[in-house]
Amino acid sequence: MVIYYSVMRVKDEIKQEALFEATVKVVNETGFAQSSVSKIAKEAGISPATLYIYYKNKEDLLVSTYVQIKQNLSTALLVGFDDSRPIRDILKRLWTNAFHFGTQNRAYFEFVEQFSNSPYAGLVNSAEVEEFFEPLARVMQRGIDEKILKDVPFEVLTVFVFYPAMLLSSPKLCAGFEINEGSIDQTFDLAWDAIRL
Amino acid sequence: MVIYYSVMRVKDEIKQEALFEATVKVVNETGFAQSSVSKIAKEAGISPATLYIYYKNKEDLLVSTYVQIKQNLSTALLVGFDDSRPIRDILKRLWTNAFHFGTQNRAYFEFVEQFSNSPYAGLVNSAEVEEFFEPLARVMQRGIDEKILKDVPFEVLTVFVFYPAMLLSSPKLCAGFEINEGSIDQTFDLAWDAIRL
DNA sequence: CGCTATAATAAATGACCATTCATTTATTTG
DNA sequence: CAAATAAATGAATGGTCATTTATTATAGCG
Repeated sequence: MVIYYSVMRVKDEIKQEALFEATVKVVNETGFAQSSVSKIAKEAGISPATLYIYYKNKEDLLVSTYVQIKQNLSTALLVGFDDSRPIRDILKRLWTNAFHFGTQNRAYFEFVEQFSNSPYAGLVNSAEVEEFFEPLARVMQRGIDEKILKDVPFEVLTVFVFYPAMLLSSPKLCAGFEINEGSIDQTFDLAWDAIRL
Repeated sequence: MVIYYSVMRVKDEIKQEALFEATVKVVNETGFAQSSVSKIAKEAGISPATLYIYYKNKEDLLVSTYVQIKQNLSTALLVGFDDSRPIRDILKRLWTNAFHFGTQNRAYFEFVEQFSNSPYAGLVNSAEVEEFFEPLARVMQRGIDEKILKDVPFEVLTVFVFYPAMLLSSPKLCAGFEINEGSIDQTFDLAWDAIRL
């Protein structure tokens, strides 16, 4: 919580947003290794020094950008989420959402991919991120209780549902796989067969 | 092919190997972004300048290391490979091999993970790497022809078999999953259910 | 041993890095 | 408008980067 004791100039939300997009763009285009604060600031159209008003340091910039994307991702995956529907329908909806998000926000996917395989990944508050996906964890548990899903740890289910959706929606990683309505349905059947009892 | 026209001092294979291991270690411990030629050379116990006798530049060092690991990986996965056995047995063997390799060579796994999500990934001769895994591609195709496996692109099969094996064997990515004989069997059943007709 | 070719290296180079500092600019309130 | 406060920045700092250069060490052969 920020308290304004007195007269003060407010931070520019447009700059904040520009920095977020610039970070994703520079990291994706030049790679994690070659991404510098200067490049990101220049891409966002601000001075490198200004960046340090919005973020404590480079690490903070990268970690914050990651958490932000994860939040966007969870929101996108949960569009139309309805607890009362059959489990298969819920997951199918999720699967479809993932592909839509993946095709329309490929840059975010790639950033997450690079970030989560870097040592920066250890710096995120993983409890916070897992909370975004809590509704799904609940559905999975319900499926296990109702003898619809195999009784395996949550991680195992995610490996056969979320990861494939991510991987398949990235043409960089899956060049030989064409995304259309039919292929989305077909690949969901694979995921579903993997986890259902 | 190298031709020795005359007297020449030979390159040191121990240094070559030390450089390979040092590259993996430094990249895993400090991350792709903070890995420098100097750090790698120091870890290998040689001068940075010497590194340039063995590799054209940093890019060549990283790409070569990646290809080398991929070769080791394919060799490890194909241990005991027997074309004449039932497809399920072949894949089960592969699955088990992946876990053994993963637990004993975690550093290689992590390097591959970091590398393949970086822009360097675009620089590898992917045909060369795919060749390592050609026997598996043939088995998969046979499975499809014999109506044992679902008729989907090879990439889709790999997403439900190889990736899960990799992900599950990495305790960093799958903290809640304990590897033992029972859990290897159980998770293979998920993979098999996904791809079998 | 001395010749030759290459491995090996220490040191240097210029570029770029993250971050800080001194200063200026913009905004709000009295 | 003027005072107050924080946003914004250009320039500087010290360090590290990838790579090259000039030099030395080493090995095999006549």
